[in-house]
Amino acid sequence: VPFSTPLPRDFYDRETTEVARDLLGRILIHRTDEGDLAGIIVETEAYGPDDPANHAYRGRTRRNAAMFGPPGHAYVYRIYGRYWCVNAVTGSEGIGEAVLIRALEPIMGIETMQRNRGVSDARLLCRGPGRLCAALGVTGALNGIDLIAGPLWIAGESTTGAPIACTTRIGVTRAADRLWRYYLQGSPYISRK
DNA sequence: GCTGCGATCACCT
DNA sequence: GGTGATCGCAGCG
Repeated sequence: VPFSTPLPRDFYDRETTEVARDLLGRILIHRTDEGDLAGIIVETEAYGPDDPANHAYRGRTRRNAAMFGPPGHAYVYRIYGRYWCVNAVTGSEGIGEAVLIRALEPIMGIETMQRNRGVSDARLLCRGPGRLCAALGVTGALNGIDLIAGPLWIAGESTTGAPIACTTRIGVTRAADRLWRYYLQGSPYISRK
């Protein structure tokens, strides 16, 4: 089975902006009853140290507890009362940093994703953090799970040489000047230019 | 294609 | 009681 080996915990135990860049081109997979749903990560955002936009900025709460756990776990939270967003927890245990997965290029289980989203255009299936969670069936039930154990994990090789663009983060009002959004230059699957 | 707006709720003050 | 790490749709032109 391709992409069956999750990235090791060491991968996530690094500086958050570095992990955010290194996640581009990797594969996010959710193993469900309807089969494996997967896509290539084409857009990420870092939520790092001394960062007022980071949910962990003001310390540990019930919502963000997963961010303070060991690296390589999922932080899934609800936003605007409607949608889910998924992060990979980075840095050492107790730090409270993560990478938000913002867009995917769908590669496996596309028919199921289309059904989950009520949309057929592949470019729109996983374009945005809320949409990709809906497409892959990622919900708060997966908050805190170990990305090394599944049923949600990240795999794949490093993509060296692919041009990476850096911009400010989408929808962020605090620390709005920080260039902590990353995407694969030229990908038609990113959420915005 | 772009802009504006409302939905809707967990979380925090 | 106010605020989002969002999205889909209406309206415009």
